[in-house]
Amino acid sequence: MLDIAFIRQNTDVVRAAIKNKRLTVDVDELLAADRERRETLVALEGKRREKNDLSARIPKAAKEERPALVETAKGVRAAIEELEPRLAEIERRYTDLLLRIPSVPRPEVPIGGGEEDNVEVRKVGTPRAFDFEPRDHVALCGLLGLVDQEGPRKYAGGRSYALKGMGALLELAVTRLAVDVLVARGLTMVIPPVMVKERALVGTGFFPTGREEAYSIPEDQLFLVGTSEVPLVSLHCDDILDAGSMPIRYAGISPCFRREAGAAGKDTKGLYRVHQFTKVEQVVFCVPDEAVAEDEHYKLLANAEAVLAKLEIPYRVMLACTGEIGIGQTRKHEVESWMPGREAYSETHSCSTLGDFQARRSNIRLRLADGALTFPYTLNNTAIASPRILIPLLENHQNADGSVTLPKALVPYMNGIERLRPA
RNA sequence: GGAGAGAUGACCGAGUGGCCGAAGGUGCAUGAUUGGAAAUCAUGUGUACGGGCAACCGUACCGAGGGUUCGAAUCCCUCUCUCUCCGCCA
Repeated sequence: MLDIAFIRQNTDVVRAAIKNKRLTVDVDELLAADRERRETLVALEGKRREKNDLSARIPKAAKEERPALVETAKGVRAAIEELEPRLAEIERRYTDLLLRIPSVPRPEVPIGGGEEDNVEVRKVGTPRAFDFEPRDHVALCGLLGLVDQEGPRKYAGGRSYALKGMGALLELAVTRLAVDVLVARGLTMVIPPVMVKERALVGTGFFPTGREEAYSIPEDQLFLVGTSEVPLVSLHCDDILDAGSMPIRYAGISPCFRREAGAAGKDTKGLYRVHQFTKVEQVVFCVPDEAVAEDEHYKLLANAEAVLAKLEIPYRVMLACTGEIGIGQTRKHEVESWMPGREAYSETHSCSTLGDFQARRSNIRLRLADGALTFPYTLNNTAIASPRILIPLLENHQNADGSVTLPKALVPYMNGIERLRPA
């Protein structure tokens, strides 16, 4: 959410952000609602003041004057009762529009519409030249007995799967490896709730735009989170954080649930796009200073790269263009891991700065040393998401016989197993 | 799921219809005192929104929402959350 005062004073900047992010909300409609809201508020507050004045005079007034004052007060109350629902209606409209206004991308973010406009920042590692025909992860999983997709499809539907045997152990291993990297780098581990109230999703910017991506539990008015970013940021909702506590760096691990509403028919094979996965996520709160936030952003990126380095997976880092970054993000890097089966780099990590967008929505405030209140900045990045990460892991480390040699760093997490072999 | 108790400012806690944005205490800040500190004393100490160039003014907020009333922290209703006991349970 942006400060309404900022929107009033920088309407053109906001308009450009909406256009560049390929969104459709109407700023002029918002500004009109804002004007109407303030006019109605002034009128209502004037009436309330009259009411308060009269109520204060009545007990002091002479007995014979009271009935007249009470009658006047009744009239004022009627006026208030007429204005209140009108204001409530205007505010509903106003708030809904305000929640759809995106944050303004940083100047370095390239303007563009789709993936093709993302800018490559660097490539790390070299895709292996195979001297045999490499298998894709679906074939490898079959050969190694890592996944059951047939069974779950019957009782859980499409995009479901069950990790089995070494596949299940592999997920535990890579997530634990990522956790250890983050803990060694000073992040505080959190295992958060994954069923949350609507306010957490509104607060983190996933609602109302993007509502169709979330699974809901209507009976209890709860939603399943698509990332632990949601509960991790919400951990501090309504809090006033102390400047001395900045930055706060969390590492969360959780199952993540996504409906993949707009992706029907896309990536239906294998483990690339699934409804449920496990993710180790990093979330940072820092002081609202662009230089500090930038520094934290690159630290988060470096953490993710450290995980990929341990897994010996080649990757490239992309700076996402305006059309590819979310409503609240002011800057996003994607890390794309090399997937031989696709013969392409594909997204495995997403590193974002959101400015005070989430803090405003979640009512997370920061008390500065001089006593002033502001909103902290929030950032987040994937550390590892499984099973998607298993795709490059298996495909890059496969051998001609269908076996997979595990990267050294992973071996201790697999209880000394160095190689997965076909049954 | 059943029975009961509760929710007030940074914290503790008083307040059962107007004099309550809210006593008192703690904490915190500033000043006095001191060689310095402690102790003591004095003063101050919420947030949001709106109006105003500003000083400042107004409105709202005592878990949330609704109702009664000229007037609600105080009365009524609904809900949420916390705690205790019972049941169930990984």
